[in-house]
Amino acid sequence: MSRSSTSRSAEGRRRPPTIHDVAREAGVSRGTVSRVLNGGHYVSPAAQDAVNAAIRKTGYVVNRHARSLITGRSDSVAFLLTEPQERFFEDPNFNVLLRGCTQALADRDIPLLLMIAGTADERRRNLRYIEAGHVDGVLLVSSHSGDPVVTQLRRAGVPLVACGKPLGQTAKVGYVAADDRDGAREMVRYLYASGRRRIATVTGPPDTPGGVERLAGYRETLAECGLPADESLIVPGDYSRASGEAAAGLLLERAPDVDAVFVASDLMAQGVLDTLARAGRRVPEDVAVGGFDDSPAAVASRPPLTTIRQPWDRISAEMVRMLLARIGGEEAAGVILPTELVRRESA
Amino acid sequence: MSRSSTSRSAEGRRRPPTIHDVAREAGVSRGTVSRVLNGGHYVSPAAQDAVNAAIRKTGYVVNRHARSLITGRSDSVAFLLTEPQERFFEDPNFNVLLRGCTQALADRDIPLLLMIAGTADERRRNLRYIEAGHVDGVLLVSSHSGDPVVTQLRRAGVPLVACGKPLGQTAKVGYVAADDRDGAREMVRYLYASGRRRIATVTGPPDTPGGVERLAGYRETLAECGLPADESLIVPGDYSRASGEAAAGLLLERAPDVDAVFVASDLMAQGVLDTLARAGRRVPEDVAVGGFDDSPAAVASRPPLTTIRQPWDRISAEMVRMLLARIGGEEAAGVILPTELVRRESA
DNA sequence: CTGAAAGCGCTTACAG
DNA sequence: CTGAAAGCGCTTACAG
Repeated sequence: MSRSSTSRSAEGRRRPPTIHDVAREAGVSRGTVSRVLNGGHYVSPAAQDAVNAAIRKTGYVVNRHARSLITGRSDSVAFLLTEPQERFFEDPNFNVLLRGCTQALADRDIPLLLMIAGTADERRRNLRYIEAGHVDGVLLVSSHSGDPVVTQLRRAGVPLVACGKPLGQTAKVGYVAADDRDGAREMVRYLYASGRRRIATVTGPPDTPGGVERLAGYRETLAECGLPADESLIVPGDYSRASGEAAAGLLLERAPDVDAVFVASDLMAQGVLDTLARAGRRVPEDVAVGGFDDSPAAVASRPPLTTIRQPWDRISAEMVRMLLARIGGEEAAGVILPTELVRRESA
Repeated sequence: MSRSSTSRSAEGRRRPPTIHDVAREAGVSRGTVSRVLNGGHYVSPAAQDAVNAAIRKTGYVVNRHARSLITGRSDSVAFLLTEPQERFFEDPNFNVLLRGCTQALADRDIPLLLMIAGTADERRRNLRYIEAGHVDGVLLVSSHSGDPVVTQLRRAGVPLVACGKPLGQTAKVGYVAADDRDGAREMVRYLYASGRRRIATVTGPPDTPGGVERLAGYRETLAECGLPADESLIVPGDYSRASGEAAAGLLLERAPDVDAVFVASDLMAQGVLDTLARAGRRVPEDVAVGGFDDSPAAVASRPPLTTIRQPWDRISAEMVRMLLARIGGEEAAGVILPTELVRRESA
């Protein structure tokens, strides 16, 4: 226990022990130490033990810079949020995703670098950093179609996994997404089963997967249920609460007899609830409201929202797993994860 | 324009240009290239230009690992969220802070590593990483008193700046905080000025600066206004919405004549609003409600909250500035930033 | 102002 | 299974 625990003074930082200190302590060469550090192949059990003991004794931690310099890997990963998705930062879902990725990576001892590319300048800077090889791969949050970042990253050959299906360029880009279409179907089926017959929808932007897929699920299910397709029941939103409020206003004008609305996000559903309350419609008695996401907003709204749960924990875990696989040379793939209906009071 | 733009194939990643390639291109030694890279001291204008041109032409980007290996700096910074503050992750304030820090660092080309120390195991891992010198400093979110991470980081001599005053160990720890006490004072003064005389408060936990400072501000102002100190008007909460709901219930029992309540967070204020609505009290007519934070919840709640705005943008900018100064050798300091009353409808 | 050289702490063939 | 040695891409005194 001579100089174990800490190798720093109370004042400042000392020079940490190197592989050389460990080798001396263990009575072996630096090569041997390195070998046990990297999997312990071709090392005798005796040497193993000696080295491990020496590592504990000296408090040795590998210098990642030196390692990276020679391996060419950085053993770190970027979490990149691109412009169109920037407001996602205010979305509670984002936190769950970010935290999930951080922890899944931490389990493998891989640091996560957070990058925000809100402006063109920031985008340039981040791309430069990434393309310089400072990270081994990137977890991308950017589902809008035609995002230039996706194209550039792909061209640069950087391993890449997107959250949500990258519209139009699914070919070479790995992605993990919730089953938007099926989630929408389940919700609409549920509304129908509870007796609703004038079921409207507030959609997401048409250049997002959630915008198109959830609408598609809505349309299909209506048809399956034998309900007429009525375009006046379809109102566009942009995922914001304000757009939900406005959409509901429009809806009430165009179709006063509406008795249910499937809203493509919880945030918008809150806006719908606001408008409905102001119009004196009771929820769910007069109008049932179904959301999407199962974000904190679903619990926070009054009444609490019946909604479709996105499996964020699984999504983040899967994104990390897939990115690591891609870094290891595996081909891109798309993973679609099932959603789940969560019943609360709004429908 | 021979091999400018990209130096990678469409297939994978090529070996990026090194300082050696730049030197050859510019017709100078590697030492000279390095000098212009590091500030351009002792370099002739001619050499400057030649090197800069060569950098552009080759698309050279410095290999940070090689640089760090020799300088001993990592040129990166950790953003560490520790256990007691973990739920802060669900707090919208957190996003603003994290984003602000990320961008302030990005402006200086310093990557931010996100770390979450929710469990003891995670804490150990993160500390190990940090103490190994893999980051130059840490931005810490952990305001609960007696956080072991603070002590360990301090002992390890790692430059450190906390968000919020670290109770009990302000000595050697730099921190940036909003002026909680003054914010509380302003709110209570405002409630008093609008004619309220039975002003209650829902507090934060007593081991957080927001818990103690905001309560202190409340008490002081009441005294100054000549209002009697009535302990039944003080109800504890834990910053959660649910605790706000419960606190308001208790309050209504103990002091049915309450006509205003200063709530130490917007989230709790939402809970207070819920209970008040259920009890049939009109806000602000019967009871005025003041929050704290000016988080998105303040706008989202019905009615929108009159609250105290925390200057998160300034807080994050200041945290980064101070951390960089500390890394540069400057002494620790505490910075208190002023808050601002935001009037909306609840008071 | 500039080049040659040492060295940061590792990993990895290459011989044994 | 193990050691000696080369080399990853930089920075920084040290001589000129």
